[in-house]
Amino acid sequence: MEQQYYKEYSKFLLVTDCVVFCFKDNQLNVLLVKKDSEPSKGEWSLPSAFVNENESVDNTVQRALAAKTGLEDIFIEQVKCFGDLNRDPYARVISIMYYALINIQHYDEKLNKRNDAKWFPVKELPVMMYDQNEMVEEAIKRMRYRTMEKPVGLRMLPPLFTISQLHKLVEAIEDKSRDKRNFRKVVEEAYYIEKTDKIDKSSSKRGAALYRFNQRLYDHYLKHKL
Amino acid sequence: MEQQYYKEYSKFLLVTDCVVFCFKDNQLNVLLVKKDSEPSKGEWSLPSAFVNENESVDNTVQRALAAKTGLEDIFIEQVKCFGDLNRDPYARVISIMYYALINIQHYDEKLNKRNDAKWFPVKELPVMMYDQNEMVEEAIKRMRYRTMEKPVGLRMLPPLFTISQLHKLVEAIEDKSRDKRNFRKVVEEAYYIEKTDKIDKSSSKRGAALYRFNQRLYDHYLKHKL
DNA sequence: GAAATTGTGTGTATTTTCTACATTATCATT
DNA sequence: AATGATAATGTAGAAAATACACACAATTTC
Repeated sequence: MEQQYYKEYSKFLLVTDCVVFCFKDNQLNVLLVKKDSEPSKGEWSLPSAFVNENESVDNTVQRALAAKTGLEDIFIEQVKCFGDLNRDPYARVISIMYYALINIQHYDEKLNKRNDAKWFPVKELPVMMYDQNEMVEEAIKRMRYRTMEKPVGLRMLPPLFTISQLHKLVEAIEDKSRDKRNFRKVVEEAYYIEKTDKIDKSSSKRGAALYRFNQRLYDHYLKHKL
Repeated sequence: MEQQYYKEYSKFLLVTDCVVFCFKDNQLNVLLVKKDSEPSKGEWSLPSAFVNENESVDNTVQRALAAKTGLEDIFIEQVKCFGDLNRDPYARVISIMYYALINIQHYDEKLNKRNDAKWFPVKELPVMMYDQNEMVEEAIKRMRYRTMEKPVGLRMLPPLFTISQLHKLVEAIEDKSRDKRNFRKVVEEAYYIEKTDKIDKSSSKRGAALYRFNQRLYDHYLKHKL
């Protein structure tokens, strides 16, 4: 793009950092990768990428995630921009931080070796470089708020899920326990979660009913603000 | 700063845009200024500034606000970064958007002429350039959420305020009316808002009790999570 | 094939929070 | 002394959130 205006102003390096969440072993987990270039080579880090000239910032995140997870069109939400002077001790770099939600079943565990990646339970994160631990804190807060407001948390479950699975997911996100019967009541009243006639036999002898998210019912609800 | 790493990556122009709110005539108002340079000279715009080499992004906002309001250390919160490719049709500019809360009594109305500035009720905003109307929408949402979570909205009131003033402020923020008696109950139960023995006579013959925010009580509460 | 095991599935009573609602009080002005 | 204007006050009903214990269905074990 030819630049006609703004010639007198400074320009900055921009990176995106992304806190990728999944639900695994009844816990929230975050994907970290070992940095493969200097500085801080070999340290655990959030997946990140420098913004390129001709891509949107959102696209930078998707590009970084595709590289590390093999997945495209992941659900992402921007959390905030970290713009302090010395947050990166090596250069002035402004970071735009996102979180992402993925279904662990879509992730190929073989990538862990290939990319030097690893899922860490959010309660067992290592100390990371710069302000990345703070980033995870912020991401958790935002993700918690968003999942309480909209059913985006379901992206961490398979398309068909049992109430127990959902129950444990919500407990992990909120970091507190909920009464089983009251939780079930809430789900049954949620117009947009529908019971299927399928049964999951993997986690119990009796078998548990499988439910699914109905996007159409949800959209209809949003329009009519009921 | 000498740059040793990251030499191969692109750099970007960064601006901050800020939605400055005050409470005036029982409505939320937003401060707009007429752009004094090309492009779009003469159009109403959010107060904005390009980020300088040696300042934090937060500082850029404070600098822009000081220039337009004469005030320092204003309460600000970052909302989000707008990083789409063509959001500014003249150049690739990434914007980091904030909102700010000020007490209108601290604003010198003479600045309106000097800076080509004007307070617009949020319901009567002009069409602004680029994505600035969207920015205001986002700022309102975030500010609404934040004021319901923390007593930051009080920054739009004088240090001593009546329950009626607070009531009207909350109605303006939430954009819906609240029952007077129920509202009063909520305020009286708010540990951190204390009644003073002072009386405001300006808005009624009878006079209304003045209240104030007690930071110590609020901090104490936060620590003990009561 | 009877018994044990394990996660699934169900209803009610209590508490807490939210909402709706109308009149009197106080002071200043006329 | 009467009028006008905003401030101040309590209660009852509705709705939402919480606490709580046992039977069910299928599999596995003996």
